Amino acid sequence: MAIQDFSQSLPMMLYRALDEIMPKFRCIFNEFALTEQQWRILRVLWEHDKITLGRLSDLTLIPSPSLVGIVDRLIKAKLIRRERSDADRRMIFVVATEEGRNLEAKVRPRVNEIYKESKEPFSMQQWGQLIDGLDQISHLNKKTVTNEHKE
Amino acid sequence: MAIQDFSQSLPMMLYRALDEIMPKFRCIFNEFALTEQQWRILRVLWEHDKITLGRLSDLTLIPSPSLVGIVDRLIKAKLIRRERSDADRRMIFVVATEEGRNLEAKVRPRVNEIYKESKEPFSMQQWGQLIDGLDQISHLNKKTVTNEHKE
DNA sequence: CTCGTTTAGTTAATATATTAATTGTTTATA
DNA sequence: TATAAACAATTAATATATTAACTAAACGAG
Repeated sequence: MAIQDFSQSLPMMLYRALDEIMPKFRCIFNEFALTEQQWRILRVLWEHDKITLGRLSDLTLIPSPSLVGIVDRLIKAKLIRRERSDADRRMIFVVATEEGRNLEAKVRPRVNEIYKESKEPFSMQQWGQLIDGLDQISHLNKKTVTNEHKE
Repeated sequence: MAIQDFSQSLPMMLYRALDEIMPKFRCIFNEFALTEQQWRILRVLWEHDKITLGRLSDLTLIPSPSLVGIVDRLIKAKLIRRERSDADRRMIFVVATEEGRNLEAKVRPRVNEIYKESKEPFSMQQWGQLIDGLDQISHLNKKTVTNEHKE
């Protein structure tokens, strides 16, 4: 065990984990002509009738400059639409179209299957420890806020 | 807590963890005019005098098509060079130049600092569990699985 | 009200990811 | 040994990430 083994570094461990599980998801997305990022946006819109680009960027982890083009392509696919806010004309809401909303019933069950598969080999305790560890990393610089998140 | 909360899904947890820690690293890379991927390649070359593009792709998790351009730019920066194999002329070795090798002493200490910082808030046991969990995900389809996958 | 500042979103330039197809070599096999 | 298959690297086309600069609208102190 080297003092600093590159392949055992936290970033590479995280990247490797994603490298293992994401292709399974992308395989499903491709069946529906969706990219991973497009799916993330739809996934959020299925839980939010209306959401600003800024908040969408936060929730999907898609950087704002990327979001512009991805939203454009989702609009071209008739899955979402833009809606400028009247209260604050700087803000732009994004809304799923009927067609975009209909995708949920087709895609989510397939995706949930992969979630389940990934989780299966873990004991409930192992899984909890993993999630807690990841969550702790995600909040390294934040405060220990108990984020009340109701909708 | 919904049955399937998007923000608590494994992929998003992994992405969020990376989103938290990687900017700190990139900040250092930028000081040395390196991109994250360029650093990964150098990091591997500091441990391997000579390595084929295929193996470099495996170790850095950089897909082959991306590797071509990234290696080009590292060559333009005079940090590495290509070397075609005589034994098998399909293969190309990549080697660090003197200048590329000299970067190690400057960059690695800075990077190791961030590694240490990220690790600090964890107990040794917590950290071990996190690494084990990530490692298990990275090998979901590999060994130990009954899933014979042949085509 | 006005001017400087912040904010939400966008544009621009470059680098990388994804998927499929392609080139040149090697290997296996009939 | 000829030839199809396998292989390493590359090219091509499109999508996304990163960083900086920019626009327009809203805000706040004077």
